[in-house]
This record gives sequence, structure tokens and C-alpha cells, in this order.
Amino acid sequence: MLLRLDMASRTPIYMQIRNQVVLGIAAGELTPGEKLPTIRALAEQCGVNMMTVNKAYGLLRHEGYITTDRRGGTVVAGSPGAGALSERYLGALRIIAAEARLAGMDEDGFAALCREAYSYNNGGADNE
Amino acid sequence: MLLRLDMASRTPIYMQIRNQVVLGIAAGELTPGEKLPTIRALAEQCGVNMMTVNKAYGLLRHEGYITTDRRGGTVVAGSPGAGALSERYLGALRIIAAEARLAGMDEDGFAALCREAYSYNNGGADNE
Amino acid sequence: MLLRLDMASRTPIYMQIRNQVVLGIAAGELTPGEKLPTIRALAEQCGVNMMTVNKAYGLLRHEGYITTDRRGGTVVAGSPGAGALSERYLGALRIIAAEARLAGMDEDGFAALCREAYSYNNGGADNE
Amino acid sequence: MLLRLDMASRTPIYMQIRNQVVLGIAAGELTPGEKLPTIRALAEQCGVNMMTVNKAYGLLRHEGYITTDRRGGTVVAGSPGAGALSERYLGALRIIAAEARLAGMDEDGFAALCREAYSYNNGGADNE
DNA sequence: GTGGTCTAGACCACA
DNA sequence: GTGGTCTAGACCACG
Repeated sequence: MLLRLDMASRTPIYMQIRNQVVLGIAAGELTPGEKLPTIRALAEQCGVNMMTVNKAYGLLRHEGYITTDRRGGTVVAGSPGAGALSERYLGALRIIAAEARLAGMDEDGFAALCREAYSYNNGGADNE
Repeated sequence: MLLRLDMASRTPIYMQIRNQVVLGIAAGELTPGEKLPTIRALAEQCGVNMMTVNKAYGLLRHEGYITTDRRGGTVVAGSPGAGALSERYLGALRIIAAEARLAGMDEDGFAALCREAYSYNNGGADNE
Repeated sequence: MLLRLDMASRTPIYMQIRNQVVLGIAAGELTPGEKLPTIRALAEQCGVNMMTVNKAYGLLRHEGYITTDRRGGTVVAGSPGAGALSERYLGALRIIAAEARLAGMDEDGFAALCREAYSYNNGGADNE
Repeated sequence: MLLRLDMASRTPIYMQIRNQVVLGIAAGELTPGEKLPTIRALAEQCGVNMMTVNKAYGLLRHEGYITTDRRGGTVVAGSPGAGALSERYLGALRIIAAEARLAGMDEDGFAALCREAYSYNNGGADNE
């Protein structure tokens, strides 16, 4: 699992880390129970501060994607609670859909794009 | 066209305005050639600073969604250039898709959600 | 609203701040819509670092006790969502109850103590 | 007496052990004079370090809940000194009460919850 | 050795 | 002027 961060992006670094981990879990690259790098290790590997990684891990932990074992170590959790997931993404999806529509993409094309995004297994998401 | 802004949202106000205008155009609520409110009017109506509206209009203009008429009015433009739109949204879509997948949604469910977002006609989404 | 922090306490400072704000809201000392001190102001007033206050505010925001207005300022929110509140406190209450029981307090005495805690309007909680 | 520990909890393991023992005594599951497992045995049973169990036992001993017999065994003590117990819990109780109140619970409901916590016979609380 | 917490600075986006 | 983010250190509790 190699993180690729874009220091010039408008997306905060801690959010990029968070996104990459989520993508990694969804892609099966990170499996439940697997141990994540320590805060210090990941910070050094990425060339960022510990606090930044800490913030990303804290966010992921809060979202239920990872848990922190008291005996030292951060591990990938199972699936987070389902919750009202539909509503949560609808807002963002609507905006993307509106932009795609105005750019000339029809509904089928957009659905195909979404399916591609769903089945895509990581690779080069610049996660902005 | 009534803008509904959430001052407590993490999404910057200027971006919320921009998003609502894009949604409005996509929904046909704002038609090409239609005149938008003046910066001053919209700022007063929404209770925000003129600079904020100005920033939103500038962004929309830069993206090609609106143009500024010689005599000072701001009008809705036609469709912006198509461009390689797929690549632009794939990053964000992948993250949303990953979250949806981890929340237990299968590909068909996600595609259905995306179609719903595509055909949705405005409403009041204020998320990014 | 004056915060009293105990630097020697085992309770993290950010948690002490969080607790005092919660107590203040419950006591009616902080009313919904009221503006809280800025991070900088509170940090200086308490003699702690901005990041510490920031963490406390972030926690309170996440818990729904306060919201941050984009136009600058942190305000007291209304009531946070009810949720399954009973379950959340039962664990902690059971331990306190067990200790009280072993110290010789009977059920009525404990209930009286709890009522006192409920109706107490701030004052000198050392919030450990 | 079976301890159930949550390695992902924010409560330190030694404190979880301490809490469970206190709950066990209060519930009558552990009776005065009863022998507790050796540090080594409990550590193995729970899959934690001996130092951790030692710390929990040390805390319990310091609080008067258990004593160490001459011949090396650790046994449940009688009731610890009563003391001014009210003041000791008031701080924590006030915070819980404030949260419950803000979550919409009235005084009677809170008192009922406290009585339930008092009469509860163990179960598996691992919170602080 | 792990994460949790804190400090004393700093820069930037937003309004 | 506000909060958001980040840095480069540091100390401590826990295991």
C-alpha cells in the first residue's frame, strides 16, 4: 500500500490520506484485520508531520474504517455501519451529475462512468 | 431561483452559490440567456458579503457557465466546452463509490443512485 | 462564562474545556445562538495553545453542541440529536454506582446524588 | 468471573480490568475473602501483558477493594472506607447529567437510569 | 515502541 | 479577523 500525495492539491493532506485508505480498503488492497503503518512510519514515508497522519487516522477511526488496538497498532476494521448512506452522497453526486450533464453527457453515459468508478480498483486516483 | 445556503456547512459559501447555480442550469431552472441577479442584489438576498458572490460569479464565469454582458449584466451561457470531463470527475466519483461499497451498497444500487442524482431537478443540495 | 482548568488533572485539557462548555449549556449559562469566544481568545484566556482549544471545539462541533458559522464565529447550537442516549451513559454510570454501593451508599442515596448532579447548575465541577 | 475486555476501547486495559472487578464485587459475583486469579493466570486468560494485570491489581489494592494475603494470594476485601464519596463522583455525574439533559432526558428519567445502573448486576461495561 | 496530548510558531482560505 | 491546516519538536500513559 503506497500512498501518493499531492502537496499542491487543494484537498488537505490528511483528507488525501483518508481517501487513499478508504480506496485501498474498498479495492481489497487493505483487508480487515490488517495492520496499518504506525503514525510515525507513515509520516516519514510520506514526508509529512505526525499530526497530519494522526488526524487522518482519527478521522478514519471515527468513521469506523479502522480501529486502534490498545496494545499498539492500528488495524483495518470490518465494514462500518451502513447508516443512511444514500442521503449522504446524493448532494455531491447531484453536483457532479449536473456538471456532467451540462458538459454533454447523457444519463447512460453518466451511469457507465459511475459503474466504472465503482469497479475501479484504485490505481491513480488523485482524490481531489 | 432561490438559493439556500448553509452557513454552518464545511463547504465555502461561494462554492455553495456556484453549486446551486450549476444545479439550476442543469435542472433547466436557469435557461441560457437568462439574466442573473446583480452581485449586490444576490449578496443582500442571501445575507452574505458582496465579495463572496463576486467570487462565485468569477468561478462560474471562468468555468464557462455564465458570461458577463457588455452592458454589465450577468447571463447564463450555453453549454461549456465538453472537454475530457470523464477524467475530471473520476477521482471524486471513485471515493464516493468506495464509501458506498464499504457501506454495503452493490454496483447496481450505486448506479441507480447515480441515475437518481442525474435526473434530480435541483432541490437544495449544499454539499460539495 | 469563565473556564477553570486544572493543569494537573489526568483529564486532557481539551476534554476539560469540552466538559465545561457542555455543563455551561446544560446550566443555561450558554444559550443557543450565543457566540463562543474565538479559538485565539479562549486560548489566551486559558493560557493554553490554540490547537488545544481547536480540538475541544472540534469535538463539541462533532457532538452537535456547537456549530461554526462560515462568516466567522462559533455559536452554541440547539439540542443535539437525542440518539440512544441511555446506552451511552449506562456503562459509566454502572461503575460509579458500583463504587458508591461498595462505599456504603444505598440506592435511594445514590438516586438523590444523581438528582443533585442533574439539577446542579454548574458552580465548581472539577470535571475529572 | 469472566472478564470481557475491549482492546479497541479508549479506556486503558488495566482500568477495564479494575472496573470489571469493582462491578463484580458490587454485583456479589466476587465475595469478600474470595481468591482472585494470579496475575499470570489472568494475564494469560485475557491475552494481555502481566504488567497490565499487575497495574490493575495495584490500583484495586490501593483503593482498598482487594488485599494481598501473606502467602501470596490476592483476595477480595470487605468494603473500603466510606469517606466523603459524594464529592468524589459529583464531577463525573454532573457531566453525564448535563449530557443526558441536553439529549432531552428529564430529571426523573435520569434518576431512573441511575437506579437502573445501581441495581444492575454486571454485564460487560467497559467504559470509563 | 505505540498512540495521545500539548506547545509555539506559521501560512492560507474564507468572509 | 476567523477558523483550517501544517510543522517540528516534546512529554507522557500505556503495554
